[in-house]
Formats: sequence, structure tokens, C-alpha cells
Amino acid sequence: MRATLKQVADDTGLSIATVSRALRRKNRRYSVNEEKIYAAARKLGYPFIGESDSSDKTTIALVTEIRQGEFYSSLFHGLHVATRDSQSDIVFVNVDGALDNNYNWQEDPVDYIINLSKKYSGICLFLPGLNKESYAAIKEGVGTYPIVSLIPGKNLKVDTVSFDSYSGGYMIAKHFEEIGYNNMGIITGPGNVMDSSFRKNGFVDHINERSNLNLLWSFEGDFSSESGSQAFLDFKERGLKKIAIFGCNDHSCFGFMKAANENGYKIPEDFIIAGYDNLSFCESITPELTSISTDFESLGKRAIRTIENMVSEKKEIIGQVSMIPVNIVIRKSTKV
Amino acid sequence: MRATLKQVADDTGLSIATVSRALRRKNRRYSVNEEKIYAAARKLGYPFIGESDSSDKTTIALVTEIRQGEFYSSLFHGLHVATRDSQSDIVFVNVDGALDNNYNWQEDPVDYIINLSKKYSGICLFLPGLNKESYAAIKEGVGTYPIVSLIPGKNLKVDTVSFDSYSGGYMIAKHFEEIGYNNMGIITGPGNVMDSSFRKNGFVDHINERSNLNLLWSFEGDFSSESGSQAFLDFKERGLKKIAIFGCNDHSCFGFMKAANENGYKIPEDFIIAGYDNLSFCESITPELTSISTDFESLGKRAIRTIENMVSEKKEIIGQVSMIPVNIVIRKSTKV
DNA sequence: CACAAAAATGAAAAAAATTTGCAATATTTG
DNA sequence: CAAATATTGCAAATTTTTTTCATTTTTGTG
Repeated sequence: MRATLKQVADDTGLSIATVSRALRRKNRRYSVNEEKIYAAARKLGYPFIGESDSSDKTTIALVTEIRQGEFYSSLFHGLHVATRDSQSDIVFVNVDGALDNNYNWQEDPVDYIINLSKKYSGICLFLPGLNKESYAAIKEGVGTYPIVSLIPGKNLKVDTVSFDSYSGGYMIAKHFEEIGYNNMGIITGPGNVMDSSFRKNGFVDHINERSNLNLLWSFEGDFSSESGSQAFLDFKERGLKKIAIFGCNDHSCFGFMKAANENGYKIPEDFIIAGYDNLSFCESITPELTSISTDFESLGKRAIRTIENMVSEKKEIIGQVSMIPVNIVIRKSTKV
Repeated sequence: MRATLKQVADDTGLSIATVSRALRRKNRRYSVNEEKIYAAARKLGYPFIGESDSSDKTTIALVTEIRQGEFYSSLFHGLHVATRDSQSDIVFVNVDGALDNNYNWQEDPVDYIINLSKKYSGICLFLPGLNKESYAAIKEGVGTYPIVSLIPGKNLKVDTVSFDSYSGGYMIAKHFEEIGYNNMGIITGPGNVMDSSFRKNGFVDHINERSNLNLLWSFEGDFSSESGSQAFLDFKERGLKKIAIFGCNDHSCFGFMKAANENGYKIPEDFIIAGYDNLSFCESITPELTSISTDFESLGKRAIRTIENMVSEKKEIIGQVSMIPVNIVIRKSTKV
């Protein structure tokens, strides 16, 4: 039910007239009753002047499961900065407790997301592990409403703006080749996370394209530092040396490097290694870690521009994909 | 001006009646006109059913300058988790571009924050570097409205919920003493950031309390990894050895340790070191870094409970301070 | 402490906004 | 292609909000 002045009046014990006057007044006076009225109006959801975010700015929601780690800050920061010279504001919305530690969904957030479309002018989804069926259901639910996923996927029904993870993996393999390594290894990420697969595929595909390159070792990790340490134990057990290792994210590499260091291995003598994400810690570790850097501001700008275009044009072209290029930052961990 | 159906009708070119029916319909039909109506209603800020956040949940705004780094993710995550078993929802609001790199304010966000009080039921401020006068102006502007600062300060006019940073610094000094170090050093943070001063004061005060303890070295840093490296150069130049160093945040320590490592210094043989924040990298560095761990979930819970109490009780006790205890996590960097 | 001026309040009238009944069109379905 | 269904605009009916006016409360001053 829509909130009316009468409800606010009943809630505060004041008359409708008083409430009306207080809420429509231009400058607040911060008297006890006025505060009471404001509080009740907020509680009951009564729309009052000054509530609307001024101007013609549209509001875009970034829907994500807020987790810890530098990565999420970078994402928020990038999107936030991207709004500075655009017509849009951005709000961060959490899909609560929906992902477990293995990046699988516990509860289906489809209905929740569909409902958000009533409130905001556009939606950016950043939900790794959300499956194809859920995307389809969301698209079905919102119709031509502007919605963009920031996670790469195959044949998704929604538009996608994401980093060119495939090229990232590819660039690492190419870099390894250029500095003279033919034998390579990989620590993969969670199999159900699309982004992780793309990174891996780009790397593996370049190796397969060249007859002189070999993938000698592969370890299935989960993006955690611990899995990097486990990867090292496996690596050590197999007696591998002198190979070039691609860790599908920086954290895996940190765990791997630390375990290697504790076991007396030396970089680049015993192996070289490169990661993905270019976290700030890449520069704080010894040797500094080569990594793929992603520009969240570009990602944010493109995502917001895509949504703004959808708002104004209402074209029905589904499944458009925008790739944001990534860069390789070469540091000492791959300097021979 | 408050938005009316007529405005939405004019904007869409449909009649008032049609707009009324579309917006009050229970299940959406996603026809072209209906989408048009929804879009216009959102744009003009017309309040429609399904827009209000259901239930009786109050919405609390966390006002911060979104920056990169694990720290901010932890803060968001902690506050988000804290809302799970409370009556409140939380929204993250950015005060745009207001802090420069030296943690000084460029534009005064006071008016903006005061305006937010119309929209949300309570406000958490996390704005390091905001000065006393600004806090006073905000308090003046919002009256008895529930507002809490998450940054410690001296004699602030607003309630504060913050980590017990002073004790954190104190605990480090005590730990150093217990493991047999009498000579100590400190890398401080930005002088205008209160939290940084408290950490330092706790550390220094413990040293001053004991006649056998000496503060041999102090370096003024700015919380960055680079300043940690600079600190090392200064440390090396002075020929100091065998002292216990407190870096006022983990990043300073990372920079310091890396520079030390590159210069052939060994930990714990040449010095021992402890940081503050307990970032995940503390476990990825060799040796693992002793640090003060802060529980953002507790901070969030307390902050939210404080605001909820203020909403319901409306008591006028200003300047209450809640301290959230911190813990020392002892790792190899201080194991002798 | 009395007294005037200013501000706040509620009841009810006036104005404005929203919903609904109805008939005319448009679209879909068999 | 006709029947059924859905959409739309106009105008009447209803609901909500604002304003007017009289009364009460608060504030400021001698």
C-alpha cells in the first residue's frame, strides 16, 4: 500500500495538516516534532521533498555479493570513479549470503534482482557463479530493461561488459615464450567461474598453437592463497623445475611463492611465475610479481555508457559483448 | 516539486489514467508502453508500488570516500554482514573526490551529509581527515538525528564507534617487551589522521611508562608501501640493528620488509617488525607479519545497534564513545 | 511575571491528484 | 475473419494534499 500523510499523522500522533506542512517546508527546523515526522515518513516510505536525488541523474545499481579483498574495492572504486563524468549515480546493492565459499549459489537471487529493476534505471550484475539459466530467467523477468553483466560468459542472454580474460591468459603464454621458456604450468581457478576458465583457455590455447610449447603441469586451485601453497607441494613432488607457471589469480601465486621460498626454491632460477589481477601486493613481494592488470575505471565507464545507451535507445539487441583490454605488467618474477 | 502522474503522462505521451493503471498493477507485463511508463516514473522520481524497500527496515547510510585497498572491502563487508540479523539495511554512499592523496579535504562535504539525513534513517561516517569543525557543523545541521562516526577523535560532538587503536599500539609495545626487546622504532602514519595518532600514542606511551624501554628511531610515513621503503633507507643509514619496529599499518611494513630483504637484512636477526590491520597479505609474506587484527563485523554491529538505539530512544547524549577491542596476531616476524 | 509577538497546531474547506466506470480502439487467438 | 482480450482516453468519483482560519503554545521583552 502506498503511504499517505494520514498514516504518517497517525504514527506521529499529529494532525495531517501539521505533517503536510512539515514535509513540504523548504528549510528544516529540527524541532522535536519535525524530527518525529521525518523519522516516521522515512519509516513508512512516504515520499517527501528533498528525498529524490535532485537533477536528472539516473541511478544504476551494482549488484554484487560484497566480499573481502582488494579486488572488490577496486571494482567499487572503478565504477564509482566512472560515474563522475556521466549522467548516472551508482548504488551498491548486496545479494546477501547467496554464494558459498566454493562460489556456488545457495539461494536463487533471480526474483530479488528482477525487483530491483523497479527501483533503479539500470543494473550491473557482478555475480560470479550465477548460472546461464539464472541469467535467462532474469532477462525474461526484466524484458527490455537495461541490464549488463560484468562477468564473461558463453552465449549469455544479457549484454556483457568484461575484461578480455582470454587475451590475458594468452598474453602470459606469449610472454613466457618470448623470454625463452617452452615448458609451462598452470594453477587454475574454480572451474565453475567463467572468468577463471577464460584465463586458462587463453593460456592453454596459445601453447597448443605452437608446437614448440608444452603444458607440463596443471593444478586445480580455487583462487585462494592456500591452494597456491598446495599447488607448490604438488609441483615439488613431481620434481619439476625450470618451467614458467601461470597462476590464474595473484593470490594463488602469493601462496605458491611463499611455499617455494620456504622450501629453498629460487625465482627465477627454479621457475618463473606470473599472476592475474595486478593487486598492489605484487609490488610488495620479492621478487615482484608479473601480472595482468585490469582497468576497473574503463570497465565501469563502458558498463555505465552501455546502460545509458540502453535507457535512451531501447534497442533490443541481446547478447552484445564488450571486451575491455587488459595489460601485462612485467616484473622481476619473470625476468631471466 | 513532487512528481505527479500528470508529469509521467506528459513524459510518455499517454493519458494519466493509463499511467495510473500501469504503475499500480500488481504484476508487470513488460509491454513497450509499460516499460516506458516505468522508465519515466523512475526518471522523474515518481513513487510507485514496489519501489519502497518493503517491510519496516530502516536504511542506514555508510558515508565514505571509496578508495582502493583491502581495508575498504573489509569495512563494507563488516557492515554488510552486521545488518544480517538487524532491523536495518545499509547503503554505501560516496563523498566524491573530497579527499586528496594526503588525506586532506578538498571540498567540504558538510552540506551534502546533512542532506543525506533526509533520505536515510541514520548515518555512519567513515571519513578520515574530516576535521573537528566539520563534525561540529554536521552535528549542528542534523540536530538529534542518529549519526555515528567510525573514526576515533578527541572530544568530537558526534558519537563514535571505533577500534581501540590506542590499545593496539600499546599491545605491540608490550609484546615487543615480553619477547625481550628494549629498543624500539616506529613508522608513523599521516599526522592528520586521528586513527594513526592513536596507534602511535599507545605504542609510545607504553615505552615511556617503562624506564627500561627506549624509542630509538621514528620515521614519519604516510601509510603507503613506498613510505615503508623510504623508512628502511633511513633505518639503514642510521646503522640501527636489533630493534623492534612498529609500522602503523601493514602496508608500511610490507614496503619496509621488501626493501630490507633486497638489502640483505634478515628478520628476525637484524630487526623484528609488527604491523597494524592484519591484511590477508600478512600471511603471504615471508616471514609472516605480526599484526593487529580488527574485527569489522563487531564494529559494524555496534555501529548499527548504536544508530538503532538513537532512532528509537532519541536521547540527547552527545559524544559517547564505543571502543571495539583489537587483537594481536603473533606471527613469525616477531618470533625470536 | 505579565504581555505581546511569533510559531505551532487541528478542524474543515478548497484544491489537487489519483482511481475507476465506460466506451472506443487495437491486438491477439482460434 | 470474427470473437475474445487487452489497451487507451475521457470524465466522473474518490482519495489525498494543501490552505484557511481560529485557537493554543512558545518565545522574547520590559
